[in-house]
Amino acid sequence: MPELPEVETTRRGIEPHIVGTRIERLIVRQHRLRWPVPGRLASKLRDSRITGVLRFFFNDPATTESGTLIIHLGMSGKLRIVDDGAEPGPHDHIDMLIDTGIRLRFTDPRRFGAWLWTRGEPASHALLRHLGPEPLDGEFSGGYLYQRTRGRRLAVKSLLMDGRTVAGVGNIYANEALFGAGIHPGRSAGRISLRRYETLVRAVRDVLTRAIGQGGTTLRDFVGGEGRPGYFQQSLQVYGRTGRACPLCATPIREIRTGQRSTFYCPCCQR
DNA sequence: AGAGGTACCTGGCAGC
DNA sequence: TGCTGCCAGGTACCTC
Repeated sequence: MPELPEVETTRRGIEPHIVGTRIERLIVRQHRLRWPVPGRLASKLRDSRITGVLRFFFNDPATTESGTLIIHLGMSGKLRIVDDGAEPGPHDHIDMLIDTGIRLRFTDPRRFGAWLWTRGEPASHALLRHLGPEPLDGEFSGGYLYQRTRGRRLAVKSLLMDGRTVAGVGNIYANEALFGAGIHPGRSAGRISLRRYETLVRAVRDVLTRAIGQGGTTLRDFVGGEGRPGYFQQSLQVYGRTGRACPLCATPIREIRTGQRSTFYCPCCQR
């Protein structure tokens, strides 16, 4: 689930297999996802040609001729390409049968993901409308964060994880980026200087770019689009490393809760 | 308006 | 061994 690197890895994994193909059939074994899978989704998609795979935040909208299928991976959702005869497991909720003889299989044990349909401009769909810029976009800058946060007391880590501010930074990469920028995760967003926000934006871009290059982070149940694991976990510097030595100063990494989520930081390097 | 808590669902794991 | 409780990549919705 995916944070941006996991979604982008998934997109890159499936895109070459499905763009330009025709959807023969959709098999929905479980309709109860984050929101119910629309009853008429299968008939809308039948015989549609897939013209592209876009990406917005945690969503993988697949553009077809007649509209856009919005796939949200939630926390535990995976998309992968399987052979036509592959037996479904208990959490393989949806199969999309492609005319080339393969299937796009959606697996989601926790069922926080979603499959939705929109006929209009996907960016104006209710799920996507309020999303902030993507972290690798030019619009996401130190000035942007600085301006948005004057007078706000919210912890900067919670700010980073709010999709309305920036889309695609979840718990893992928020922790890593704040370490990279030397900013304490609990610091009030309104009490961070423009200069430090510029450093933070560079750190966010750096950690996401490196994670995409390594195919994301494998945590428990993430597997890339083609079933390969991500290797970024080996590069994590603070996430999940409570009590272990900070890679910069060897001070033990601390763990706290910020907005109900586990937060990891170096008490010496991050202020 | 901003900030924090709750709910959704299942699996894995630590602790008893 | 088996049960219980807690935690996990997200985010909409509710309340204060």
